[in-house]
Amino acid sequence: MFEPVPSDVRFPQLEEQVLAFWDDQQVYEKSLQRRDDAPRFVFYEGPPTANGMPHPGHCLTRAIKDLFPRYKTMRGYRCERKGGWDTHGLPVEVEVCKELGIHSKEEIEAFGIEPFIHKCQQSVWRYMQEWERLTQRLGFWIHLDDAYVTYHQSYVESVWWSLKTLFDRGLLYQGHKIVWWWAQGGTALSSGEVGQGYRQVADPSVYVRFPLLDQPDTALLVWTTTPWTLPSNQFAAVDPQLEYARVADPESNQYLILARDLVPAVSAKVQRELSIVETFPGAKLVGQRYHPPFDCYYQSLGTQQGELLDGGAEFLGWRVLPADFVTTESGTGIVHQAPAFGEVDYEVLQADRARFRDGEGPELICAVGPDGKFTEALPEYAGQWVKDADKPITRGLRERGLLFHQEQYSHDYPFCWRAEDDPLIQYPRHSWFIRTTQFKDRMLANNGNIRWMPEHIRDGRFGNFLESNVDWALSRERYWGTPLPIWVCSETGRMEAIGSYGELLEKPGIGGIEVWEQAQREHPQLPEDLKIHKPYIDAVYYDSPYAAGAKMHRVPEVIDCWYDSGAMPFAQWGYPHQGQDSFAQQFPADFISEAIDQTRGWFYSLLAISTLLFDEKPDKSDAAPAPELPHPYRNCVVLGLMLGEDGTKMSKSKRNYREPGEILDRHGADALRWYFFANQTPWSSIRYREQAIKDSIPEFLLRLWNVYSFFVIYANIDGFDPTSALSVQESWSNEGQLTHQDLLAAEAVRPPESRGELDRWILSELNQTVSTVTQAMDNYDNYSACQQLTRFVDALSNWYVRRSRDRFWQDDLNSPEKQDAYWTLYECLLTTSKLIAPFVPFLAETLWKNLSAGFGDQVLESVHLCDFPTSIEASIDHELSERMQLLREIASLGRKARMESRLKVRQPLAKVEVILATTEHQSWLEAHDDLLREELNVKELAYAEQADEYIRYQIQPNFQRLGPRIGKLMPHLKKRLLDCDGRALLAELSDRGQVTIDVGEESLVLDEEDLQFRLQAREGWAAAQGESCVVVLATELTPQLVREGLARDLVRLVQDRRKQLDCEFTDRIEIGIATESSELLAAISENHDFIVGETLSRSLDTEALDAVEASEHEIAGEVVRCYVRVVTAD
RNA sequence: GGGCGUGUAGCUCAGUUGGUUAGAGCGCGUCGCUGAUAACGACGAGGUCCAUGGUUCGACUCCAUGCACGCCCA
Repeated sequence: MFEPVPSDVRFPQLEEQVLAFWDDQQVYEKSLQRRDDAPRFVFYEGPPTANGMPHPGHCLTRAIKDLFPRYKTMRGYRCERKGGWDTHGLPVEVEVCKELGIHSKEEIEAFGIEPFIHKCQQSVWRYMQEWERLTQRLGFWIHLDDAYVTYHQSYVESVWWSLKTLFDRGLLYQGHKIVWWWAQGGTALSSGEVGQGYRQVADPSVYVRFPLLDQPDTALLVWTTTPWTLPSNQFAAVDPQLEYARVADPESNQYLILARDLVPAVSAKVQRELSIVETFPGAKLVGQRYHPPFDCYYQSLGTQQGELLDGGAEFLGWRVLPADFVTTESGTGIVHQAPAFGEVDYEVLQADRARFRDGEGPELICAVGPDGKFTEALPEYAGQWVKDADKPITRGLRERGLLFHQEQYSHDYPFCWRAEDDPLIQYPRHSWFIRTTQFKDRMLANNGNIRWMPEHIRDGRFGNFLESNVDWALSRERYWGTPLPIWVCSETGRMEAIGSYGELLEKPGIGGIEVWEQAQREHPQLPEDLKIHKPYIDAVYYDSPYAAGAKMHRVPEVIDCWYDSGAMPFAQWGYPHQGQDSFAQQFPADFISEAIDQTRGWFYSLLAISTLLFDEKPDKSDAAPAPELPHPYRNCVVLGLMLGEDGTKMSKSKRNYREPGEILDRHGADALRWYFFANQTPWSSIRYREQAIKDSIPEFLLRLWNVYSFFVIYANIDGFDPTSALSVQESWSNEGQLTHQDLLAAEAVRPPESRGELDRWILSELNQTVSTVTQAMDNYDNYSACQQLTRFVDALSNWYVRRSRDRFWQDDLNSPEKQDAYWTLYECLLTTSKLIAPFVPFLAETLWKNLSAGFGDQVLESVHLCDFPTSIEASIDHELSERMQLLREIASLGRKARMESRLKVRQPLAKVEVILATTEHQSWLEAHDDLLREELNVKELAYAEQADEYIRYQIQPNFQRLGPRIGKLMPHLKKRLLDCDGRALLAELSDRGQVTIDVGEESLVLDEEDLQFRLQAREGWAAAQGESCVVVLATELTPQLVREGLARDLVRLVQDRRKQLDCEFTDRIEIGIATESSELLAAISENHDFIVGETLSRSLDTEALDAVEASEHEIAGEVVRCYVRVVTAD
């Protein structure tokens, strides 16, 4: 006996039971143990942060991350799934600040770094429980208890090791980074914060003359909206491709240079004609020197030169440089460059500096202090807030005759979101960089070997990002992060990097440890991991090896938390201080997946760190050989963005999405998972709609459930028991997975080749599905895998089960046909439960457990311990599939023709004629006459060959085949074929194997494959046409046929009554039909046996039954009273 | 402003090296079925494949330009 299957299935409840079972029996652990010696399939968890609530987007990533590891495990790999948590960084600090009601760094320092860090560490776990619950409820199998945590000491030490490696190889250096700077608060703002503070403001905009050194009567005309940056000018930039003009200014009798296209606009501004003297490409300007508007730096540096890499010499500054960002949208086409105050400008400086030998190039010029005021470098304005200096600077320029024009310019400018009157300025800060640019080509090569899904990420978003690589600005002037492990000599400024805490402790003259020890005494519950964090680590110093008596102190910065996550391939094991074996086995990853926003995030940090650390074989002889490309990940599924119900970005305040927990409680994890996997390619953005999730239940889950429930109902009625027929075989080599082979071992089971066509057909479909699903999943294509599964379940439910019903209803349990039906359906369901296991693990488990329960511990206790099915090639019969498809098409066309002629299926018809495009399958179809006749409810089925009466032949060229051969003749041939007598052409073709057709001048010899035939039903028949056949109905009804139809109506009526009376499926009844209609009475007497048989009746009278309540109906306009009495439960 | 992506049925999405009748599910309509049944099934309507131009015997597909939307960056 199988456990009876509830008809009103509640998937969420079932899932809870399955979860409890997995938990009790440690099924996940067992699934790993079974693959102990198997080849590895390596998966990396991209660590989420648990200081925010998980939302639907996380459900998608977690579902995908579960799907492929489950699949690969069933396919025989060992796939470890180590969890991970991202715990550092600004978002954590911001959360804590919110809680404390503070904002600025000063406020944090006033609160105390030590208690602040304690709060950060606690805050990281705020929503841990929600994350764990969601992960588990979704069926995501991953080791959370063994997860890596980025603030743990072992993790931080791994990161330190990697940074030390980079430092020792000269890849870590100090430089400037241009940041948005809140001068009054003394802090940099993140891009998110800056984005909040944009306001429309009017700023002065000035057109300034930069006179050329070699032609003092000619000046570059330069435009800027920040006059205060002019004293720090270093270059002017032009577009070498753009056309520039030298114009004569009638007012000053001098010449100006600007972009030719902008001459009219600038003329209009000053309301005087600037006449063009000559034009030339911007390239001609490149290298020209000019006199800057302020002398403060020019005085000392203006004539200095530096040595170039190629041996020549070049002036340090005030030259024209080429740039690709110059536009003619506004301004003059010549851009003032103050590298201190613009990121783009700074890149120009760096690019120029790269031409010089080390230490010879131009240094950054900055006349402004961190407080936003001019320094002594510019005595005239020293101490003045830069924005206040705009006016006097402009006035000064005018007085010196350098100002060409001035106006107000309205644009968006960022202000501090904390102090809204404070404009932000771009400002250079000292920062630590990783020299990633040096590895650009290696990173690109590495990227080129990664399999991206979708493919365009490789050369598109990610490839472009790598192409424009800039050195990684690693340091952050913050508090809660991995401390930068660099110690500086107080005397000489020389530095060294430290690779672990142990290494630090061994340093001579070590001191400052007691700060941590003291803290630990005061707060005994402090996790040990905090000792390598600020502020404790900052206190640790040691003797400098560079100067006697000097001390080494740590630099104050922490690092970008993206570096943490990118270091996970080795840091998750604490490598190289420990876990060498694990690292060797688990590197690189076969599979990772995150959403597209990670291209510049985790996808990059992983690739960059791995390329820098592992791509070149390090000098150390004991080091592992450089891994093959790509590393550290081979396949990456890039998920689309998740949108809310209304198609816009999900947002808590708009409430445009349902909480995941709610969805899981209402519809279940399988429904959500199936919705993610089966509804779109993973990379398209998903509208997360509850209705759509709900819809995935009837589309797939419920349909399969109904087949399963059908099977269990009848198996139980009939006492079909696979265990009694199938004693466990010692020869079972696969530990009881109830495979095809295992089932064949049963005595009562006939091999598929002895079973009926329908059975062989569904087994063929099953195995084709196994094969296509496997192929799709090996290609990480869950979408088409799901389509195949849907297709199969549809075939199983709507053709196999439906067409097999009467076999299941047959009385004789031991008839071979009935046994075949049970064994076939049983096998289909078992195999399907394995096939769907990675996708909908709960439903799969439920099916497997009930279907295999009878075997007790002789079969595997969970479907997730089973191997993924392999396709049984012998079961696949492509021809049979094709034939059955044709048969189903004929049935479908028959229904369509009935529909159009308003002849319901219950009304038997005398005859149907089928005209096939080719006779290839005709004899097979004829052999399945009974099936089709029953399906179509007709007495006779005929295949017409000479069917000109019903149809005409339409002939078209085979475009694909003939295209290359006849090219331009194609349209003519098409027309000729449409006009000609198709029937005759067909006849000639089948007689001689080829036909000759004249098209224009040429005559073409065409064979069968060059032409395509289509049938078209002629008007006036109850006919329907499909791709390969036409079906014509004989619509005339004899009185006898009508009465047969009436009999069927009566059967339907009685069945309805049975249902109302709550009959068991097996109950026998007695029937009385009372009616005045002679037609109906005749129908009853003519079809007495049919009615009795269909309704399991003991007797059928045409009068009322005593003591039975009648139900009244109307059939064909006649009143009928129906009496049904239940006699026995047979 | 730049890069990338998207635009196909009322909705959500597929569409495989260009091949002439563009698909699925939902929704809608009509009908059927009633021993899987608070289900199920069949059939149907519904498309200028964003627009324009080009390449080609042939374009949803390739190219160019433009428009709309989204994401990332500035």
